[in-house]
Amino acid sequence: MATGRTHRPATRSRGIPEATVARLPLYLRALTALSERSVPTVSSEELAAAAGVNSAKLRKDFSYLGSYGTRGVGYDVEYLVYQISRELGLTQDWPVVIVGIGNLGAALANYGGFASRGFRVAALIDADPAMAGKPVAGIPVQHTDDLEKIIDDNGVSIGVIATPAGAAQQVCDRLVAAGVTSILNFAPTVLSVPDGVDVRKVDLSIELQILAFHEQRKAGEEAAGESAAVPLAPKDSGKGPDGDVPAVMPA
Amino acid sequence: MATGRTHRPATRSRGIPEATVARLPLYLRALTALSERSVPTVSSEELAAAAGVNSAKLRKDFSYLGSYGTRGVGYDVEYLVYQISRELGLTQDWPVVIVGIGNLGAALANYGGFASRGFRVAALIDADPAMAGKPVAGIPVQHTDDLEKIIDDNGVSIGVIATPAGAAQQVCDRLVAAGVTSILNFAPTVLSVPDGVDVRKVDLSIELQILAFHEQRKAGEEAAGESAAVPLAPKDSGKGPDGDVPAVMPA
DNA sequence: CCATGTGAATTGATTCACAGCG
DNA sequence: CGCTGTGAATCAATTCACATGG
Repeated sequence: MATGRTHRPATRSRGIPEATVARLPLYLRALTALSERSVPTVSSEELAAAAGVNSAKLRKDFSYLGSYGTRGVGYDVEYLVYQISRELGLTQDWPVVIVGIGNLGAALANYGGFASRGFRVAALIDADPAMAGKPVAGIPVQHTDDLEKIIDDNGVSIGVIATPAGAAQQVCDRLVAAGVTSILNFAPTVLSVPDGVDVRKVDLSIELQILAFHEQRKAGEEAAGESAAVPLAPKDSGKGPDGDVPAVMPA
Repeated sequence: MATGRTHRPATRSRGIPEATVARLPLYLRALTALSERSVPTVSSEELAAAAGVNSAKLRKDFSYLGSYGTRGVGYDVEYLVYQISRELGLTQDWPVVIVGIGNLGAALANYGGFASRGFRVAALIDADPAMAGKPVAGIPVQHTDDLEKIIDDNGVSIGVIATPAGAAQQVCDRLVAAGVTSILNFAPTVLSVPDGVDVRKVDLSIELQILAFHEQRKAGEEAAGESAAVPLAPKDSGKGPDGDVPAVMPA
């Protein structure tokens, strides 16, 4: 759930399913924890539990990477950490820029898990001239004017957008023009990008709305069987003759 | 991609597919923008473009809600805003607590899109006694000791966890015990919760890792056809006799 | 005549269940 | 003998394509 258009049906060498790719970081986290506790091997059952998935799915996922386990025994933790890291491209260093150093941008800059695992905050960029030069998380904020130069100088290919919604598309266009080909978007907007550029989005409001949907269902079920009040799934209410249309919503 | 275990195969009245639910907020956002520009009606084609999906998918999604369009014309914007809002449960007010007021928690508290659309930050909670009483985003931070009382007094059913990973499960347990049944988790941990509790997670590091995977593929493809260096998908390298196993990774 | 709504076809992901290897 | 690796079966999501109704 997130890629903006993009999906390169093109030359995808030996397709690992997208759903699997999305779970690899999860496995990697669980494996890293095991590694720190010096656990030498782990079974699909144990690792699956630690990652919060079921073991059949995990084994199927790993089967796309190759045969890295030992039957009757399980997986070698260190070996698997390496293989997954390599598959994800984490054996190399990824310089990242964060554009938009408001509350969220600053929080991202300070976020520890960011720095770990191959990602390095190469620069912070903001449109506010008053911020220029101020250090955030030990890194001086630079002005948007220099965006292209910053991207170029640092060889950045991954950008994080944490600007207000109104500025996001424009920032995105400049990032892409400057050579960025992967974007993590925190602004609540749909970004349009040319083919070959990947966009993933994180939207707090959307996540909450999905939770609210399920929450509402739960609340309704409790009272199920009771009076016919609160029709939960108003399928086919087809704009009928009844005047139940409040027309305007709380913005 | 996110629900922690949970999926209530139970009494799901008239199943709207999960993938559809996840897109409804997207449609709602696009519709709200149209509404603000006083656009009266919109076709599936136009709305789909604004939401970044294709029109067939959009029409199929809407078909699960009912027949809300007019053939030959399109959809009434206001009417659809209302129907989707209602379906998502946004016509009611959802008090939310945020636990863990560090950089990220503070950013969330300040995040505007949070407050809009039915969600209200009812309380901020942190374990640090030094923070207690300090206002963040105009709301005084309260101490974890009072968590249960706060949940209860405010009738909170949705909790946001923005604590360090180590504290997350414990906070989660307390939230659940106090009556919270939906959790948005920003801590990089797998939370385990009883049936009937929904968990969605947002993990910055995971999103970046997914981008890195695709980014790596792109870099590899450029050089495709060249020397046989950089084998991209090492399928079946089967831990073979060759000694290509660095064994340890940069943590 | 145009755009919705939807069965049917397709593609993708998950789960099952067990053969086969260490 | 236990656990991996994987075909086959199932389930979910997407896309196609067109009949249908305003």
